[in-house]
Amino acid sequence: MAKRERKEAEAGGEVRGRLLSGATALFASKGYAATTVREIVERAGVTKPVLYYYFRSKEGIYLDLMREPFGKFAALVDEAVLEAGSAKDRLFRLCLHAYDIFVENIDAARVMYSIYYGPPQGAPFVDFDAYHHRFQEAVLQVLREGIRDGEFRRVNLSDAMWAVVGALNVAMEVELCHPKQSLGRDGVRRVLELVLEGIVMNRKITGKIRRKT
Amino acid sequence: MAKRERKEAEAGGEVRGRLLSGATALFASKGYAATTVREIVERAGVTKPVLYYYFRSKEGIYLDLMREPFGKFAALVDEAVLEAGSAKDRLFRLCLHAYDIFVENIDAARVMYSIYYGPPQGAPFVDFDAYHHRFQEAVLQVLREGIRDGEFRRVNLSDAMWAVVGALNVAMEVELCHPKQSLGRDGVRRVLELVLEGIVMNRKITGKIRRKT
DNA sequence: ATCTTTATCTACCGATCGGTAAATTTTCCG
DNA sequence: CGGAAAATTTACCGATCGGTAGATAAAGAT
Repeated sequence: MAKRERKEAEAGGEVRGRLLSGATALFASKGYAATTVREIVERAGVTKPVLYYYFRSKEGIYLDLMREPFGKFAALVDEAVLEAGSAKDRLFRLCLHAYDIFVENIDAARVMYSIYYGPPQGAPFVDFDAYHHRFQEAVLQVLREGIRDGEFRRVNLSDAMWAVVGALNVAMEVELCHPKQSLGRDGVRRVLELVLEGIVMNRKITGKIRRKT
Repeated sequence: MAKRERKEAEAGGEVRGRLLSGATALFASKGYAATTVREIVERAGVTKPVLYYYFRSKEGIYLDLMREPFGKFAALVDEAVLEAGSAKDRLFRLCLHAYDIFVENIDAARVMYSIYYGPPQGAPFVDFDAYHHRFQEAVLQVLREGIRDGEFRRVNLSDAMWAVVGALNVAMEVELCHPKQSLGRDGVRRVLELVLEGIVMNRKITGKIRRKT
């Protein structure tokens, strides 16, 4: 029984895996609509009906290959919110983990970016927005707690969230366009640091420390 | 002579214009590869060879419709750098102008985003990177002058540029994904303000005012 | 060994793609 | 008005698309 399961995983797993990784690379390099089923199967060294056997359709393989990175991402966000530490540490951790997953899954990320911020291109619907929204909520929560604890100024939560998300996004965007000029974790940290510290020489401290009752 | 030129502009201009705007909308809603020549011409109320008469190919119409917004953008950046004012004012002006053009040309912008940050999708090459680069150079210049004049802290120029570009990008990205939740000019201004002022309560003033010799 | 299930293949389908030849219509100009 | 140029059409092309039927091979179970 154990031997049988292992055999299945190896056989179906290998071809299936080749199709998935090949499709990921092709979707990332050409886009969903401009990638043909023929080139996916050719790349995997099988024939077309094999793709239909494992994935039912071109759409099926697309949906399957998007599932993993976004599942990881969602789990990350849920964990990161629960972690201890200063608001700043937690914010950095959250963003750096997100950045790591992005970089590890750069191909899926590229496809996601293209479709989330661009046209659907005939690709089946994936609720990318839910993932983004969850991340934004996590950032908001950490910011809110930072303000509550007097660590952060009393600023508009939404504005602050966009400032943080913007800093992270731009780092990921450099990764997409200029991998050779990658900011890397250190660069992400520095830009976030700057967003937290500000750029101007003189500023007003808008918020007072809120005493806990 | 004047009469002839006006007639030409009206006739060729009108059909040509309908094809261009229709293609822009379709590329923005479906993507380059998933948009067919048939639907472009159908939308314009002409037949397929008309598109080939005016634009030589599907690629030709794509290249033509990308030319205008990016031409405007480049001109904007060149002008904005020459304007007078405090570094902060200039930075805000530069970013808000860019935001305006983005919003006015949201369809072309959506296609650009999809291709610049995503796969080429069979679309012909447009040097989007040159435009981005030029904008980044403009931001760097304004930041450099702000530091030189003691208006901004002595921070890593590149980091500061990414912080600013990130804030602007995220506003544009909201525009692409959630137009109903548009930050608007005011929102962009506020997020930029926050990036300039920082979020933390306590910070170090790293740079000293540099005396001009 | 045989039978069943799973995995893979060859050959094919109807539909659609970007592009074009040749004919026709419309517009312009002298 | 007629002729030329510009604009538009109908009908067509070869190629490719996603998907599938039926056959076969491979793997697994008894």
